[in-house]
Amino acid sequence: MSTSKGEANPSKGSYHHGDLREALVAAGLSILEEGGDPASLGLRETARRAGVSAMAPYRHFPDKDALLAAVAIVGFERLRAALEAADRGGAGREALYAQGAAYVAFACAQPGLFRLMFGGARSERPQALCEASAAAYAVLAERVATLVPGAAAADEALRSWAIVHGIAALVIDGLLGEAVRTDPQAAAALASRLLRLEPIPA
Amino acid sequence: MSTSKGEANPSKGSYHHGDLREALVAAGLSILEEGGDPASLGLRETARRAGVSAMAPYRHFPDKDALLAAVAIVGFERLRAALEAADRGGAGREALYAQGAAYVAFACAQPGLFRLMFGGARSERPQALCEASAAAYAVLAERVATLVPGAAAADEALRSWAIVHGIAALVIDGLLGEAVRTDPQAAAALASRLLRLEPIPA
DNA sequence: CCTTAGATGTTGACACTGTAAGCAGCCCGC
DNA sequence: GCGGGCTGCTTACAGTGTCAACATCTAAGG
Repeated sequence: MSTSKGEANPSKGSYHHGDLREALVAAGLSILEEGGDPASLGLRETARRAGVSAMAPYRHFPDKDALLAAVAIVGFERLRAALEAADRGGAGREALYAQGAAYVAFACAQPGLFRLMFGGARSERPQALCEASAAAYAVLAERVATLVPGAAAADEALRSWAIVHGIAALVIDGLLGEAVRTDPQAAAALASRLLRLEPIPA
Repeated sequence: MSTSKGEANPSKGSYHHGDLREALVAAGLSILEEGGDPASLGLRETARRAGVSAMAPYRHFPDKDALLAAVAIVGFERLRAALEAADRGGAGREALYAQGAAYVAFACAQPGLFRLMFGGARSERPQALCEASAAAYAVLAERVATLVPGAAAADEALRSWAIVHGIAALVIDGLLGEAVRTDPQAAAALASRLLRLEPIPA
């Protein structure tokens, strides 16, 4: 029963912000969208963009990591929506390839958010964040489950995840060159191509 | 007397501290080894561990990013050495699988260094860093080139890189659970298994 | 030998960050 | 009406990266 109180009260007074928690998350997202580095997402900067003082966020989040986690959760929800939309665009294996392309395109279009979503190492990942990432992964895993029988599905899904996640990481970190880094379509095409690739012949 | 200690670099003798530049890189490595977060690798902290003042590193590096890049280059050299050692341990495809296992084991054993090596987004990757990472990748690419004919080798090598890099990233970021994260052998076994995996049947 | 120019390391300061304490305005149930 | 409890603000402190000016030591030249 957290903070689901007054949903929207635009013309609130000057002192109390209508829904500061959501405004802070939105501000964090906007910061990440223009600067591809999670390090530029600071607590003070976020508060500044939301129009409140530096200490205001502490009324809604215990610390900076919690705010970052809330932003990351929104990112995972967006990723899940993107994967679902891509999945609906194809049938059979094509749906899986479309998911892979969407995964990499998402990372390429919003590298800062993508890095924040993964790239933890700050204490432990909160449970809500784990659930959000698991929900996004479930979209891919369920599609794989319709393509491979039984026990092999889990490893196959993990392999697909590793491929698209690896490509996404390498692309946004510049290891594959600048051309593909700034072009989500090219990155997506690359991911789709590698997913289709035959394994090394014996 | 000659002031050079064998390096081809001119005017790189050791004056006051001996060889502060190398000491700083070593200090940075030691910091990364005990705390898995590149954010804990600070310029002041590194200087403190090297026994010099906070401004001393600026005589050897233009800014913090340059120091971090120097540490990352050492990381890539170590990674390349690990891949080469693993490659010598097997023949044919087994050598490739061994390289993949070594790649993930490296990331799992030194997550902080691994995150620093990749995870750029700080301005542009210096050329020396690009060369170091390319040299490490070349070890894997050359092995793949001996297994796959001609034009397909490049994509196949990239796919293998994406798999092991994706697994490494997911493991050290905790997406695959704590058990595999703190156990380099388990993570390496996972990578090797996924590399062997057959593709999705038609 | 002494001198001197330059490389190397230090101190102080500034702007920034995250966060702990304590104060002030606003809303709601009594 | 009014007090309690959210909510947001101000202040302060320790930490960071970096600029400027200063101190020190080394290596070369006379």
